[in-house]
Amino acid sequence: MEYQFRSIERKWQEYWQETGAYRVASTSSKPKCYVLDMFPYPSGAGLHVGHPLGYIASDIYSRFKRLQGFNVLHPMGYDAFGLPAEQYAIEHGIHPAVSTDQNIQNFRQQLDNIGFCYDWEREIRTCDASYYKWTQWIFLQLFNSWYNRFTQKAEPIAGLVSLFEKEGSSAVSNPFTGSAFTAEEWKGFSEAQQMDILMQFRLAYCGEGEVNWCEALGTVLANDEVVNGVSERGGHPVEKKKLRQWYLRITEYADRLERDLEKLDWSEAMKEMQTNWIGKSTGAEIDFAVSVNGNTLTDTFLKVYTTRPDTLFGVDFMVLAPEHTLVEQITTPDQQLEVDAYIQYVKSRSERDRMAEKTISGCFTGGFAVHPFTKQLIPIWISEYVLAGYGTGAIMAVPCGDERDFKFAKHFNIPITNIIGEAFNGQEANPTKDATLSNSDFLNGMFMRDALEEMVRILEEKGIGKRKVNYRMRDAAFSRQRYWGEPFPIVWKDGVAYPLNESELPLLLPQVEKYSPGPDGQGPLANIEEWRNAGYETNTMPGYAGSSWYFLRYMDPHNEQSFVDRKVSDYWNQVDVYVGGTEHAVGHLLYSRMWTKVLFDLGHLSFDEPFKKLLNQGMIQGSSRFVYRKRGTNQFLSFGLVKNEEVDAIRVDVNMVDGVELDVEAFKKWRNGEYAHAEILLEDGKYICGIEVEKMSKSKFNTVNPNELVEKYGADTFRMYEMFLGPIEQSKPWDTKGIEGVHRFLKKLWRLFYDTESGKFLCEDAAPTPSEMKVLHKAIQKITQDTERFSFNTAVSAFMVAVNELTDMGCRKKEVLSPLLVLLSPYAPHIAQELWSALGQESNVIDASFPICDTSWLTESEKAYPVSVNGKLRTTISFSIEAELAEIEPVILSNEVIQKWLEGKAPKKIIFVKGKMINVVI
RNA sequence: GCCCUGGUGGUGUAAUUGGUAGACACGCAGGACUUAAAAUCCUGUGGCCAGCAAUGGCCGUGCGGGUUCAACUCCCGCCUGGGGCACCA
Repeated sequence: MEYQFRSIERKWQEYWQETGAYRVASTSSKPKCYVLDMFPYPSGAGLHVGHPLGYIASDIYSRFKRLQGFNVLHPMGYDAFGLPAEQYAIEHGIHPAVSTDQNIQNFRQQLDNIGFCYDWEREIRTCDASYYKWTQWIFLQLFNSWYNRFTQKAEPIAGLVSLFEKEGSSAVSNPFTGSAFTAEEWKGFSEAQQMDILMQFRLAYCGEGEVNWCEALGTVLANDEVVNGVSERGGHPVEKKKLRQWYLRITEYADRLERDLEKLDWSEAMKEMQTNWIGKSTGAEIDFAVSVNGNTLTDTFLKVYTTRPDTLFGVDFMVLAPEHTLVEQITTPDQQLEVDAYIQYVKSRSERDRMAEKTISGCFTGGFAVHPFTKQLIPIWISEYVLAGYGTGAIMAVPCGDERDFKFAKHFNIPITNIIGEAFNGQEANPTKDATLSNSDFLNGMFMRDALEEMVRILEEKGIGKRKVNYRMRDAAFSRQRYWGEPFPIVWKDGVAYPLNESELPLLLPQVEKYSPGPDGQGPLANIEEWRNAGYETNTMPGYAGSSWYFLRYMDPHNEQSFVDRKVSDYWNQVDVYVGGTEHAVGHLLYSRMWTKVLFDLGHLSFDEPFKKLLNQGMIQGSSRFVYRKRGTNQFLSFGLVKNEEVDAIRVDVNMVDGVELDVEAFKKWRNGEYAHAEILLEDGKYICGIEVEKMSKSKFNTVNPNELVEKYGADTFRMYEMFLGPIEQSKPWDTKGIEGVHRFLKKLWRLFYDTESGKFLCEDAAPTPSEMKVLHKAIQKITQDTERFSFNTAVSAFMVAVNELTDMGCRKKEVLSPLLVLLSPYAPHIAQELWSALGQESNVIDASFPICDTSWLTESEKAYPVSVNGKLRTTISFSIEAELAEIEPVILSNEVIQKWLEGKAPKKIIFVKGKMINVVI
């Protein structure tokens, strides 16, 4: 009987489904383990072989932990709100809910094919009202909270109101615009005034934000829809437009988000990316007086942020962001035209272009800043390299120490002051902190690192500036002018945003007639009269809303009273292993961390970090195949024939290519016979294709559908092959060649149990030999270790080694083969189950216990020592494992080979590492 | 420009703390079984040199140095592939 993977896999998948083998209890006396994949966006293209890489890894780990006695939560669901479905709706008139549902069904079928152990009763979809009800609920938590800087945590906004009622604005240290007020004044404010002030504290708040507005398309565009200042579609001009937007006050959490990285078992690279994104820096804010046309302005200062207050005497000019509010005030009449033109230019540029720009541009305003110590006048410029959103939107430029400032000065012929003597060569800036200051008044002769502290002290003493911690991270924009997202549980009355009551949730997403944008850059919801009339917010939440907390919902997915029962979340706690790609390094992972911290602060959770360990799977790239058509002909040249010919390289479907050899017949039938009449020139009777590694994508014809491989080789082979490809964290191009090797391994395993000719079951009860036990326990040891450290590729090799050795020994002993099946079941669950049941086991193999290595089978009495002379291996000699140098030395020195290399000399010394090696040094 | 990663046979890769480089596979070559094929099995397979052969020698983990009895592994400098961030003051 051959290994019939198709019928085996179908049979057991049905059995597991019927018996609810993967159902997980939300409470248990067992220790818990929560293993999670980043849930997918169900795109219309379906899964390709890159997607399941992480899913297989997490599935293996989940099964492994379950066998080891853990209660394992391993769920799956869909990040189902998103732009593509809406775009599809606009183009085809199909409701996003319908297309999303179809896509999910397709995904589910593909996932099921691979035999994952998900508990599908816990499936969630972010677009289900029963789910987004709680997304809205969490939004209300954010809206109804503020970050208390004294207690360093989120607190209910009601507490802030009572603080204001008792002590006025002096009760808090959070910044807000407008003047300070007393408790009495607060009570006297109108409701609208109070709500206005509170809005400046809420963790979810409404503000003005700039968006990419395309007048011609009548819509807001994402950054990557804008190319060189025009829309990608149609090439229409794009302008920045101020729109009312919702934000999350994530900046209040910047410090905790950075600090708590320390608690996480994430790769250093990942932590570093988050740290860089948060971008904490320390420095000073300095106030400069402003002088226009010889008059010093009395009530206005130019506030700059600098990390290098020690270089204050090296300032040669100031640069403001073109949007800076002071620009209008300080521009002199003779500079007005130039400034206006420059501002207009900057306005036409997307933020992305502006940041990518390498050529220097800028414009003098005519205004001057006054140096706080020397009282010299410093020209004030504007330039797009200074961003309004960072720091104060203004910098003091020190060309001798900052490369960008240096280039700017050179470009506009601004004289450069040297404050670091010989450390500055006049050719390029030197950003050192290890130089001695000169030309720096009272700092002269001081070491820069010391001057830094000294300057801050003096600035604070004189009231010119103050120490300041700054973050690169900005508050997260939390609204989209789209339809297919969560509606905000907000009602507007007379320009004031009021939250809905919890009892009014969920606020259902209404049906719309047309998916076109609403008026004035509003979303499609603004086209619905009843919606507008009810005063509902017309924006919807962004894609990351639902994904910022979904890992909590899996714990308790059907709870109608709460987003997750506290007892249940206490039990499941953090995600123990979170598997996903690095592309979410800053977005999703940062927002999830923030939401978790907010829910923790408000007492809804007992932990403040969502993902304890993060495993990043590498990207599976596509390996594209090319054919070469001689230019202007219908002749296709095999790769080796191209040489110096003028050819057009054309991508062909990788599924028609075996390695590099094109299936010419399939090619001729491809794309409805587009190439049916092609003249194919072969080399050695074959057509050889060219190769290029690039991103896996449908449009490049380099995607491979897992379904096809499962059909051809079975899910078990597919699972093991994906793991065998290499380290899980490494990116690599997909190559189907090689899957045969894994398939052969499973067939070989099968033949340990069955005679494929006669179909006879061969297993026997006889007691295993020590060498058979050694093979088994060696495998147990290696595979346990490798699975625990996510080294799945080496674990697969270990299986191969074990099966090869047992085959050579002709081992058919149940006592050996049975534990081997349990060991294998996380990797190849179907074949393991089939053979397990053939051994007469009634139970599911997933309910077995993971075998434990008995090292007594592994002990060796002898060791074949490698013997080197001067570090070069010359021979191997066996010694007892207990042997010490004294007893080894004479044997080595009398050894023929070693004597030859000694050439009669006595060795200087002999290095002996017990159990490892011997080195004779001459 | 900055940050992160990687570079080992024809290919994917292995070598967990510095201790026999190339495990395990793919591919390739030769052979067995077969009328033939598939499947399966066996042998060989880093390069160069010597030898009929067993075998032996030299070189070899991107490049150049260094530390060490010993380096894929540690240190310094460079080259290069991939990914990310981007005038962040």
